[in-house]
Amino acid sequence: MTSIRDVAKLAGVSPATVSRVMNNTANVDSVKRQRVEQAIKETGFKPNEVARSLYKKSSRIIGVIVPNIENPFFNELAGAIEEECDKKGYRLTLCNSNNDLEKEKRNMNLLSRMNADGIILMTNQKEIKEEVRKCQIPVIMLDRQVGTGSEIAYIQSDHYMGGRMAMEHLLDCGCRNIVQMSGPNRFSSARQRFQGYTDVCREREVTAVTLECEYDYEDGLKKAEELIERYPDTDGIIAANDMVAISVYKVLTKKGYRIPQDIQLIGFDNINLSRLFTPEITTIEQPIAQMGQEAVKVLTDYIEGREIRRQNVFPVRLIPRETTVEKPANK
Amino acid sequence: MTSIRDVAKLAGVSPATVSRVMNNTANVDSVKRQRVEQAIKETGFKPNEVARSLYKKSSRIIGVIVPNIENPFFNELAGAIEEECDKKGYRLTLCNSNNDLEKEKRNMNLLSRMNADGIILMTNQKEIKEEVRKCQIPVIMLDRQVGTGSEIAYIQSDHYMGGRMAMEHLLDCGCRNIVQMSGPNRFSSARQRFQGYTDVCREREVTAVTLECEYDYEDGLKKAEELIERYPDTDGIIAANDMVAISVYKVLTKKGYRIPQDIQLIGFDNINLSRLFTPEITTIEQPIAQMGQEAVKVLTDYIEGREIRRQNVFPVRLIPRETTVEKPANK
DNA sequence: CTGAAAGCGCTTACAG
DNA sequence: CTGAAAGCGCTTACAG
Repeated sequence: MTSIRDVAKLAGVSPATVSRVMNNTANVDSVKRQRVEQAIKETGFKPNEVARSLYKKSSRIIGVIVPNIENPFFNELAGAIEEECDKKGYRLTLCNSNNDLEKEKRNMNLLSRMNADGIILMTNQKEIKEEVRKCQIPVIMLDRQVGTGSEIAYIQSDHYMGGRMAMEHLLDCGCRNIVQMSGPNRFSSARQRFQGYTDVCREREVTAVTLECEYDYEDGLKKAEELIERYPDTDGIIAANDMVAISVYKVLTKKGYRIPQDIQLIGFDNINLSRLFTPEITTIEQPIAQMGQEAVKVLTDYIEGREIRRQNVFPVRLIPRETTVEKPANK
Repeated sequence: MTSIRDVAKLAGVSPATVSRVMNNTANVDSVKRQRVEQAIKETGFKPNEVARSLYKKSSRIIGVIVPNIENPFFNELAGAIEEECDKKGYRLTLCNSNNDLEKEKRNMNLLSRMNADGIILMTNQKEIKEEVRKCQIPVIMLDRQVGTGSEIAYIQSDHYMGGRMAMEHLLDCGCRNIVQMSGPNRFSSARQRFQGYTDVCREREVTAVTLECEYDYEDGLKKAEELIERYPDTDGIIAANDMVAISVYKVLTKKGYRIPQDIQLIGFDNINLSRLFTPEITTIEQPIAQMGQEAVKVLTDYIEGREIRRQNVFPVRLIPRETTVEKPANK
């Protein structure tokens, strides 16, 4: 491994000068500059980032902690984050917390000990609040919020409106026996959507029927079975998210129900897959790409000492597709 | 940020002793040890990983470069890798190359400058060979191979057999007009599967019909349209992978074909989604979890100076499901 | 067992 | 414009 000293020796200058040439951090006599550039080329010298980062106390690394590395929603989010980081000259270290509080803490710890410049956290556990406070580097929350959000900045979509819109849409489609598969109550997103859903129930004077379900397809399969057994005359289902909608579709189809003729179905997220699935799934869109982008923007503003908005809520949107059918009469 | 000096001062010992206590790297008088432990607790001291890694020239970080961060196959692979890294006490930095050679090189560069201990590379471009040779840290290939594999160690599944099995299965299902959607020719996986497919064609004396298709659903949609237009009497399709199978299903269904009655369909990979899809997709399974695990095992053996096997090929397996129907007569 | 010293490979005041 | 020096925060020979 060739170091800055080797380059300096070869070029007949001091390491300081090599550094200045590399980083363009001061004027350097053009003859020496050329000698240095030549020496760099000859030796194939690549500056050691670790040494630089030790001195600078910054690594230009952003840590991203996702609850589940195999969940398409988080992958699409991570994709958007990665793209934006790249544009801004940051690197990304992706950590998987597996929905495990201990692992989340461990990851935050490691990240800050690695001189990461900031962390984008997608979590659920309110116990993390303490950890975030103790963390010496900027942390923001994405997709979920902890507490009121007045302390830790967050980016998320308008889950409350999403909950409302999903329910209103099914009502507009003529459904009378609607079951909401709520996300886990420990997630703010699920609580907010649930709130939206029940508010509509109250306004429209229909009884709220809910079944809690994890945001993944395994549990979706299980809860769909349970749902149809407990509520056999269901004619509309609000799935916890698109993956769960896919599970529901599978279970119902197996049991001989037709969608949307017998039971209408709406998801949440608008992951790419929801459009690719057959039939295409009606869903509530979260602006995933924008949210990821904004997360990086807010975090880098934070890192670089600029003012940031603490509460960033993005509007959601109904994407009517093939698993629901709007009644013209109801319009 | 409290440093090792602060702890040392508080405990009334030298920084060296603190280091020895933390790392359990030498015997320390038990009274001093206790004082140090106490001081660490009081100050909440967390050792700086960057400093440690500068001295040790190792960060216990493994870099993983995936061609597409949003592709479920790579995500499942990354999930398996992450789990195994975690067990072995390594951390993982996930990089997205976006199928871009320049970005791949840049990522390899950054990783080695960050003192990463090794790299798991999922790439395609043979031009990367040069870069791997120049890279000062261990690199292995996963899912794909470059060159003959005698130079760069690789882990992959038996694509050739997979190509054979897919074709043999469709023939056993009674298909007569089979089209193979081959993956991009620049990928070793695609070339090997194609070879398996054509070998079966030759043996069974049927004409090979192929259409090249990227490994993603966007192109799958496009190529499925093209396929059915060019070969309207197709009765069996070997999709490039499961995502493409999903695209094909969508396009054919839209056009009124029934699967498997009119056209049978087989995918590749056995990503989770293939089972969750309705109908469940017949596919060739790659042992994703095992491959990810083995990649970490081989890489860490390499890093830690143990002997490694350069060619690691995992067997594939036919998973018959609902998009194909085996003819009993043909058995 | 333990401390002072040197060193990992950079960067940046500081002097000149 | 440029070099010698100090320092980023650790770890580990080296001496004692």
